[in-house]
Amino acid sequence: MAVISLPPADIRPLAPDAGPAKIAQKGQQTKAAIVDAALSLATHIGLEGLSIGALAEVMRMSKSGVFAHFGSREELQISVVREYHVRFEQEVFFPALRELRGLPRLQAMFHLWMHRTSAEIDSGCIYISGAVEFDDRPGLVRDALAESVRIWLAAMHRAVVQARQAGHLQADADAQQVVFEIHGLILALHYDARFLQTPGSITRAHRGFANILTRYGEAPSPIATKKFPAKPPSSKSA
Amino acid sequence: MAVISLPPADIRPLAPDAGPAKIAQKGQQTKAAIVDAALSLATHIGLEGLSIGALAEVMRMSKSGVFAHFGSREELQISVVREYHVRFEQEVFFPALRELRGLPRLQAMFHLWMHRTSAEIDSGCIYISGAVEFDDRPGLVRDALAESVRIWLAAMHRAVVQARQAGHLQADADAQQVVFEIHGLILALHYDARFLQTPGSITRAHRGFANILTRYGEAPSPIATKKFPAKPPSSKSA
DNA sequence: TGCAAAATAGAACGACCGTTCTTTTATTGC
DNA sequence: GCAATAAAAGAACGGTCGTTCTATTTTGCA
Repeated sequence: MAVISLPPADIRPLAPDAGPAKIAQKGQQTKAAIVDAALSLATHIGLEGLSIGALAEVMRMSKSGVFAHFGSREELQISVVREYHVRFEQEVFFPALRELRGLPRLQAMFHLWMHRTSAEIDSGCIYISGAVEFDDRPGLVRDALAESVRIWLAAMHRAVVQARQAGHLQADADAQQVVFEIHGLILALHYDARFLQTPGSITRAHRGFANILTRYGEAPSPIATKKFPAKPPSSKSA
Repeated sequence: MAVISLPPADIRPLAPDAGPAKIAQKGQQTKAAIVDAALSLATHIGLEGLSIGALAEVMRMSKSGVFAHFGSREELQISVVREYHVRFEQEVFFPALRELRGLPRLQAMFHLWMHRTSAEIDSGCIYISGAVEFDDRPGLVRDALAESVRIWLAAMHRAVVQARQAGHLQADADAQQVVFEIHGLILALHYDARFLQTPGSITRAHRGFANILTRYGEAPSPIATKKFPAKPPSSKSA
């Protein structure tokens, strides 16, 4: 169950071992390398700021050489979104699945999400920057972005429901409401850490999550958590 | 006390009545009109998407005619940020100041902020879009944006402190933490309403705020609010 | 090793960008 | 009303953009 939904097997580095039939063509390798560089660029300057010329320069290739792999800038942007989706799965979703259903998994999801989004402050999250760039710009890029985000939020939703079923959250807790508030903490963290560069943002996000658990938790006192303490040992800043 | 800090008297429409000395030159009127149109454009396509050519077309002027009023695109962007600051004051900050200190004012701030940010879903908030566009782009525009945001968040902070002093919030409530969580609700609302277009976002933001008041409130039961009920009469969507 | 096919380079295109300069038009103060 | 001045238009600049087309190089396979 519950793979987030893999995008069409297209630009993934290569299947585990696809037998002798179709060893990765040279072109697909460089395409993957281009998407990798493009993602790195996009997390810094945004999907809209991504330009084929700049990308070609980073890759030490010609513009047309880069372009030929995608056929349009829009396809390039969509490829970047799909790549981000895959990495988000690998770094956030799959590791969280290894935790027990219910509160442990929900906590893992939040903390891994936090870490992916803003703990490493030098690269932004295109689910956040893309939402702002494309909220008024219909098209395939917006659709791809929105789909990925919805898939992830739905996974969070499932985790909340499971936590409720396991008796870790109140029986009448509104799962969409919980996800909404958790998402707000992530967004506030991204805003404070990346834009305002306010010290202590991470601690505040942790505390906010603890507050949510207290509000919706079944037990009268805040739930003890071993792997992800609500108030982490004072990390020095950010 | 407590004017948010007016930007240098520059592009404001005109002083209440500045006597016969300096009646508004024709140029300043059109400059104000340009900034007005620029703000409208920027709330839809972002500060970075703002182009002098497109602006000139909207104004039915020549590019150079528009350009001459600012001297650089950066100055134009800064003017837009200042104009947004002024409007934010007029529509959110000043009206909230008319409420009693403490909880009533804090609630007014939140609800007016919500309304300004996302209730009218057809135009975005440049404090949010700008943060994403400029979090990796140093310069005067970023500085102007960050200053405005910090001023507003500081005003929220003061409101929380006053509510605490008035006994409306717990004596040990962390004001920065409260502002952080409130900010998160606004950001989540903006995200859900504008990008994902999830129905019910406004209601969820209201509920989130009520939860924060419950968490940090002094009274054991949620504080009754007459003007801004925590669960508003079911507005049909968004 | 040689040949077809895939991958890349290179040059050029039209479009738009911000900016500068010069000229024309509109506004102001007397 | 006229002269001084401010405001706007117009044309042009170098630059970058995404894209197209045609060569050239590199690769994969028999």
